[in-house]
Amino acid sequence: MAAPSLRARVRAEITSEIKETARRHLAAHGAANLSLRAVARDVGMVSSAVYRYFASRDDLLTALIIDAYDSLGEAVETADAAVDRGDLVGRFRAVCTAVREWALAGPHEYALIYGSPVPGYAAPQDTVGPATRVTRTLGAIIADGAAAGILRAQPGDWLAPAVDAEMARVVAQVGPGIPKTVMARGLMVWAQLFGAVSFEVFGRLETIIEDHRAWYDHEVDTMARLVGLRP
Amino acid sequence: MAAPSLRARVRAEITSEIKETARRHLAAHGAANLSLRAVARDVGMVSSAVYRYFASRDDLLTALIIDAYDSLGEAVETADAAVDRGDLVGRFRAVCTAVREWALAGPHEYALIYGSPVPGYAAPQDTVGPATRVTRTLGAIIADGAAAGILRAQPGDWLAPAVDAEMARVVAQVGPGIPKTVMARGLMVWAQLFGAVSFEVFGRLETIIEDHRAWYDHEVDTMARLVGLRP
DNA sequence: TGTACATCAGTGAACGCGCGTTCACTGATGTAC
DNA sequence: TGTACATCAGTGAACGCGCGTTCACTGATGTAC
Repeated sequence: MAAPSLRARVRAEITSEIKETARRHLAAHGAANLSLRAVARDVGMVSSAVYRYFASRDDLLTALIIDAYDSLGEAVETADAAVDRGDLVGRFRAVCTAVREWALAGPHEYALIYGSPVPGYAAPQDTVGPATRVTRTLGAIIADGAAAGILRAQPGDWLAPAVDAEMARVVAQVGPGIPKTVMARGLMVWAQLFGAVSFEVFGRLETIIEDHRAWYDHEVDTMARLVGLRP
Repeated sequence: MAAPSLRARVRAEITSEIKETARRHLAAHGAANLSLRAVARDVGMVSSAVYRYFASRDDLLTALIIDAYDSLGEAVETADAAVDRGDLVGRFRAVCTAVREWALAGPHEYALIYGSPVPGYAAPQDTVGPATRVTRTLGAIIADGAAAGILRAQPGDWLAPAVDAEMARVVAQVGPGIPKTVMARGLMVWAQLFGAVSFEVFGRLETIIEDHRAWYDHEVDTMARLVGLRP
C-alpha cells in the first residue's frame, strides 16, 4: 500500500536498465551468447553486482523472454482493442499487422520467443502465461465470430477421427461453442501467421519478394478467408 | 580420371567424421556454441589438426549447413520421385511428409537451416544452391499442375497491383506459364508448410495437440486444397 | 626399382581472450526504539 | 529527533574453465627421375 521506497524505485530502474542493455546485446550476439559480464560492463557496474538483480544468466534470459511475450501480447491486444468489436476481419487484420510490426521492430526479441529454442535453456513456468496472450486474442476473435454465427461449419467440412477428437478437446478447453472445424481452421492459421512472419524476419523472402508489406497483407487476406471471416 | 589416392580417401573419411561429430554437438549445444576444440577432442585429434580440414569454425558451420540443405533436398526429391508424375496431390503429400520427417529426425539440423539465423554468421554464396532444392521441387509440382490445366486462375481471384507485379516477376523467373494467382497460392503454402513444421519441431504444439502426425496430415490436406490441387 | 625430394596430417605449446559464479569486504540507505 | 542496528548495492579479487587460432616441429605418405 505504501509508496515504493527510494531504494525500491532505484532498484526497479537499474533492473530495467540491465534488461535494456541485455536486449541490445541480444541483437548483436544472439541469445546463446548473451554474456552477463558484457552486459554489466555496458551498464557500468562490476559483473558480480548483476547478481544482486538476477540470480543467474538464465534468470536474466527468462526475464527477457517474459518481457518479450508481454510486449508482443500488449501490442496485439491494443491493436485488437482499437477496432470495433463487430468488425471481425478488421480485428484479425489488426492483430496480424501488429505481430508483424512488433517482430520487425525487434527481430532478435522475436527470435528469442519464436525462433529455435536456446539449447540448454528450459523455459520455466512463469513464461507460459505471457506466452498465450497472442493466442488468446486470436481465439477471442474466433469465438466472437462463432457466437455471431459468422464462423460456422461449412457443408463438406470433414475432419479425420483423430483430428476431430483433438479439436473436441481443444474446444472444450479454450472455446466452448466453437465448431470443431472452425477451431481447426483457426489453429492452422495461427501457425501460418507465425510461419509468414518468421519467413520475413529470418530473411527467407529476401531474394523472392520485394514489397514485403504488400505480400504480407495479401497473406493476411487469404488467411482471413481461410478461417472463414470473409466470403 | 584416376582412382582417388589412399590419402584422398582417408582425408574424405576424416572430413566426414569431423562433420558427423559436429552434428552431434549441434544437437547438444546448438550452432552458436559449436566448439572446434570440443569436436576435435571427440574425434580424437588435437584441436589444431582440425584446421587441416576446415579453415575456421565458420567454415565447418557452413559445411554443416550445406549438408543439411542437401540432405533435406535429397529426402524431398526422393519422396517426390517415388510418386506417379500425374498424381499431383500424392506428390505434394509426399514432399510435405518428407520435410516433416526429416525435421523430426534431426531437429538441430532443421533449426540450423530454418531456425533463427546464427548471429554473427553470414551464409556464403555456396549455400544458396542447396537451399533451393525443396522450393524447386514444390515449384515443379505447381508447374506440372498448371501445365496439366489442373491449377488455374479461379473466377474471383484477385491480386492487389503490388502483389500482381511481384508475382509477374516470380513467374517469369521460376515458372513461365504458371498463372500469377496460382503462384501466389504456392508461395503462401510454402511459408505455411515450414510454419507448421517449425511449430511442431520447436515445441509450440506441445500443450495443444497430442497426435502431431494426424494434425499435420490435416494441415497438408488443407494446404493441398489451398493451392488448388483438390476440388 | 630405388632414391631424393616435396607434400601433407597431425602434434604440442603458446597467445590472448572471455566467461559464470563465489566470497569477504565497504559504505550507504533504511528501520526501530 | 537522534542513535544503534540491520539491510542492501556495489566492489575487487579470485577460481577454474573453455575458446579460436597460430606456429615451428616431426614423421609418414606420395611423386619424379
